[in-house]
Amino acid sequence: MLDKKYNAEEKENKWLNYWKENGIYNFKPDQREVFSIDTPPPTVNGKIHIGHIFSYSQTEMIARYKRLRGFNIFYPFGFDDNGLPSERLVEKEQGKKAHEIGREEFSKLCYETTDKYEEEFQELFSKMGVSTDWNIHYKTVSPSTIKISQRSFLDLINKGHCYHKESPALWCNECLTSIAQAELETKTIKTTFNYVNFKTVEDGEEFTIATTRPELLPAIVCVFVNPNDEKHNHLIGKTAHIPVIDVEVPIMADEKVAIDKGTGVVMCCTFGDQTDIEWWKKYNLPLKYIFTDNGRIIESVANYGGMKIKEARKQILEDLQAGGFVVKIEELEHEVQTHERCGKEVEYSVMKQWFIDTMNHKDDFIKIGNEIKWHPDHMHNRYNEWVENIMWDWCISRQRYFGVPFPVWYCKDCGEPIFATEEQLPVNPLTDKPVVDKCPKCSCTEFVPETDVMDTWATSSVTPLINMKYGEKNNYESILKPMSLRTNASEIIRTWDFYTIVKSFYHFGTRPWDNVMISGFVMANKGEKISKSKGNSKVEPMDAINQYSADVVRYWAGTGRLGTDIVFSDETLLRGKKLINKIWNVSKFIEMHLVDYEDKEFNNYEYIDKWILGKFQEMENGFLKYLDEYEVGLALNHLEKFFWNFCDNYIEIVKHRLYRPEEFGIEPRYSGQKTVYTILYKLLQDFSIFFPFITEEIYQELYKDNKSIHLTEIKPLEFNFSKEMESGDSIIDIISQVRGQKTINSVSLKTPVKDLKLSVNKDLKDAIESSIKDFSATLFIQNLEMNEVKNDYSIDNFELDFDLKD
RNA sequence: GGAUUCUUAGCUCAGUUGGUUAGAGCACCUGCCUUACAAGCAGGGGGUCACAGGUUCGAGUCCUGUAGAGUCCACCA
Repeated sequence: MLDKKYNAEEKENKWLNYWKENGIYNFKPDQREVFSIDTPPPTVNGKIHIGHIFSYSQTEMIARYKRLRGFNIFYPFGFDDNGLPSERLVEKEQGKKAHEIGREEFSKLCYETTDKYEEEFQELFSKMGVSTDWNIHYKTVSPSTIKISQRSFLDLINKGHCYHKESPALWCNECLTSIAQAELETKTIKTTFNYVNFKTVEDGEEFTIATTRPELLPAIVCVFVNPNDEKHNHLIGKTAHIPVIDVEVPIMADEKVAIDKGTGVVMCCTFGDQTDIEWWKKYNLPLKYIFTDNGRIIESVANYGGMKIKEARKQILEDLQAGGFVVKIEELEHEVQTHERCGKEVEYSVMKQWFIDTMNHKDDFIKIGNEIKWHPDHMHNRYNEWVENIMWDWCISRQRYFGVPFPVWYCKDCGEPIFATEEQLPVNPLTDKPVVDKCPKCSCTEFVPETDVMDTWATSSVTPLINMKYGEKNNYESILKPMSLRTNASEIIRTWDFYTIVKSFYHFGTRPWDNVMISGFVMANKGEKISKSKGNSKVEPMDAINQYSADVVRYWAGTGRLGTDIVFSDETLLRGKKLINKIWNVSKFIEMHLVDYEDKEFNNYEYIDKWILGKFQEMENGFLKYLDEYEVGLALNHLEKFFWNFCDNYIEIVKHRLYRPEEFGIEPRYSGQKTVYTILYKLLQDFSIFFPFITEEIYQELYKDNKSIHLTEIKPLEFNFSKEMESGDSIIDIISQVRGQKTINSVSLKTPVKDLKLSVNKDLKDAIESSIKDFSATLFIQNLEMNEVKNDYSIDNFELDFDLKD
């Protein structure tokens, strides 16, 4: 028997253990078709927030749905524990920088710390009812992952898509590493726009340059004006004298200079921004790199050497002012590019780095993108936009410690890279040696290991490869190429989705998945994104689970449209709580009336039973259609609507028949039993996608025809009750009107109706006559008269039996 | 500046391919302790579907424009 009250905490723990002990979600290849899900390995940087719960739940629901449709679900969980996020977490916890701790010790701390958090993550996701097979979960720094990641790198090297080159790259002097374009975040900052006077060497003519970065004056290699700028084009070909720094540089022409921006005269440095790099390449300008890798001016710069960038900015500006070179200083708010991991402004650096070619195959990436179904469809645009606007090859070198090592050494003499062999993988060049004993190019016998590690995205972009055990024996390549579904939030389309496509294209020439499902964000308030810096997340996932139960939190996560942002709302949680409570109560009611029930073939359904069976069938078809489009929220909404109709209308009608077989007959009662038995079973299946716990509890108590409701299969009904469905709706409408009359008269709904006269059309008259006992019992009608009219229907007379009230 | 989504009841949101009087929950008001459920049931009030045009027999739904908001990207000398 179901308990009087549902104890969520107790039952949820019970079923978690049961699922685990019985391996309900374990993956084993068999004859069934595989549905595979490439779910994001969460970054192990300390906290799972409510946004994770939201998007992971939506993915999870798809896993459950596909399982119920007979697919063999391959749904491994992973943790993205390598790279900068983990390092920053450790640095924060230790209160020390990585280089202060030492490479080896620091790596150890990283492993320990990520292990600790992964346990917490796993517990939280388990508690949410994530139906993953924890036996096949992966980490992005385990030996097997490192092996696959290095194998991927070597394959790209062999195919010529990956190269080592000295080139300007984005540099973070907080994290002391190069970074990729995708890791940039634009931020608005306040600064000053400084108008500085320069002079031509030839005739001493003054002209003004506006700059936000006077500290770059020592790095100026030339000055540009637009050849069409009538005010300034006479300067072209002359020489500019840089004030304070006392250096002379040429004045050159380039049409990229905007005449109306600033003063129309631009200083070009190596490197202040992207345009500087372009000009540097285009005009073969000299390199005057003046920053150290930790954000200071290099010692060789007179007067300012050794200063931090911002100190130098202030000092140079003061010196310019003192020399009378500053015309004016304007307050300015503008956007700067910062590193998303630390929020610090990025600079540019020149060093040898490993790059993956992303610029030469844009068309192919677009083509692959077109082969994938994006849900919702418009997210495809974001992908295309990004690919079209890429300006850099993908720099995958990071001058850090905790990550996948490059399987590379360099010849000490000639610098020739020596790659590890397949047999050596996984390899750590710092402790391992190359198999060759001399450089194939210059025969030198000494090698220098690569100390850089790979960018975290370089590894997370191979999750499909990790899943299919790329290049290993007994791999899953045949069943996971491509995978069925990738899911993630919209913010990482440009990174995770894009890079995964890049890798898949280079390795196999094919798409990595058939479908991509993009979830929205959880907003703190309407129009306000949850951000760590603001600390505006209003709820901790664990608190929400403890307060409301995992099923209820899942309800919240399962509402709303795919790809649409959602606000965390107590109202929605309350609504879920009520729904779950209702499922419990109606199940209790149905259980009560099934004690003597035996399931057998039966076709002689009562009219109103046909109505609800037909309605269910219609609802479920729509429900399944939504889910096939990955619209979990719309599916839930649709199901919920039916469910309340089922409870408030159908159950209220059928209960009389279930209670009083002596009055209604054994067979009509059986018809009702069979109907509630059938519909509840299917409702539980449908709801189990969203509420895996409570539905399991009820299923195990009432049905138990399998080890778990989650291993059953949804088989749509195949009735043809369209006539009953239409007239049944009219009957419900009349019932509703009569109830309304009772309420208006302030009497209880069981107050008898002495006399009811209806005008109804032929179909409805037949329908009511076919269900006359149910109809009269539901409304407590003593005397009913029906007058047949052409169309429509109305209540002509309504009389209550007040004597019988109470 | 480019792309994209959104604007529906006081609040949070639904509204399949255009089809009669626009829906739900919360809040508010009224009635009902009815043998599953008062965390319930029955009912009620409340909307120029952002605004302006257009297509159509018919527009919340399609098209164009305007305003506002979110997100992504770019610019940032």
